[in-house]
Amino acid sequence: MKIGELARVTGTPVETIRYYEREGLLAAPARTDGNFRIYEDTHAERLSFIRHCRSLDMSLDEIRILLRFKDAPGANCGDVNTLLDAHIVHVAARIRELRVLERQLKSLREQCPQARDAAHCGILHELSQPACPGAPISGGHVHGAHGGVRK
Amino acid sequence: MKIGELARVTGTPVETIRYYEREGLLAAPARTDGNFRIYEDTHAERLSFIRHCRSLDMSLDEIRILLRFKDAPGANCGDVNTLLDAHIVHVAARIRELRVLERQLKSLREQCPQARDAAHCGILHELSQPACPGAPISGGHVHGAHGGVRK
DNA sequence: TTAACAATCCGTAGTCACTACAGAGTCAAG
DNA sequence: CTTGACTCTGTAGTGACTACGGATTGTTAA
Repeated sequence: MKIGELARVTGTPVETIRYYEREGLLAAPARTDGNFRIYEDTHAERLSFIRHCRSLDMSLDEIRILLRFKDAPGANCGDVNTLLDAHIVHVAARIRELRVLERQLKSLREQCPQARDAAHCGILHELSQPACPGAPISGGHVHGAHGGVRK
Repeated sequence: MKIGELARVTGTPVETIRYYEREGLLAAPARTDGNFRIYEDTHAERLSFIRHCRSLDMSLDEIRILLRFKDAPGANCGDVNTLLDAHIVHVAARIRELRVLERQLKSLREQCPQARDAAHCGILHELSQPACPGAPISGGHVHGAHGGVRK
């Protein structure tokens, strides 16, 4: 099948498929005389694997590790379990962070129950205070408030 | 104060302060004869505001909007409330997504209770199946599993 | 005074996982 | 033969920084 069909059956944008090939996640397929990529079912399987992992918010580096295990069927899969456990810990930590955030935002929102002039807005006033000293600024592995839903 | 001191009192990396200036969030300060930036207390206040907003996972664009209100004290702050409400909705949505994710990951983890050879690993096997069709791949405003904690 | 060292300057490139072009080539149907 | 859909490569943009290189400036100790 050509790249468009692979895109359709796996629900992956064409550009993303080419990107995965450049990144070495998906093997370069054979080409037609006209230089079009021709994929086998094995490619579709591997791409489904990658997309399934991505839908679970794994990074491409994590997926690379899992693919190595898939390619070495005799290996012990203990490290797969370890990777998954670590990922679960990441996600759980991010949920906790966002819950704290949500609470802070709601409390902030209560500072200005009605619209008034900006000079007396409790929200703007409160934001001018330094944040709680220990407050971390998100920048790790699991995304914060601006990274969740595709446009 | 020089940039290093501002960095210290606000807990912001020096590079980030210069970045905010380039982005127009922080006004360019006066300079010494030797071309070093000299900041006033007003800069520190404004930077605290920005960092407080960032710690609440707002985007720089959202912060730009809030700063415009801060700079127009006569304006009605209704839009501030609206922005905050929308942000709270974003965060709540991301929490729901991550909870679904966490459940999926834990269920996946149960597929391979003990380490064994990769060929029979229930996790690798399950990941090879296409993901649930509706499963979105994170890419919106609030970060996913890899974006939460600064290194 | 001089030497060492810290702090600062600017500009550019890298991060992650794509996404969006531009401009060219290929293929199938009518 | 032409139209239009598809595909190709390569490059640049996204957000919010972070990290570097190489130059300058400032501070302190000998």
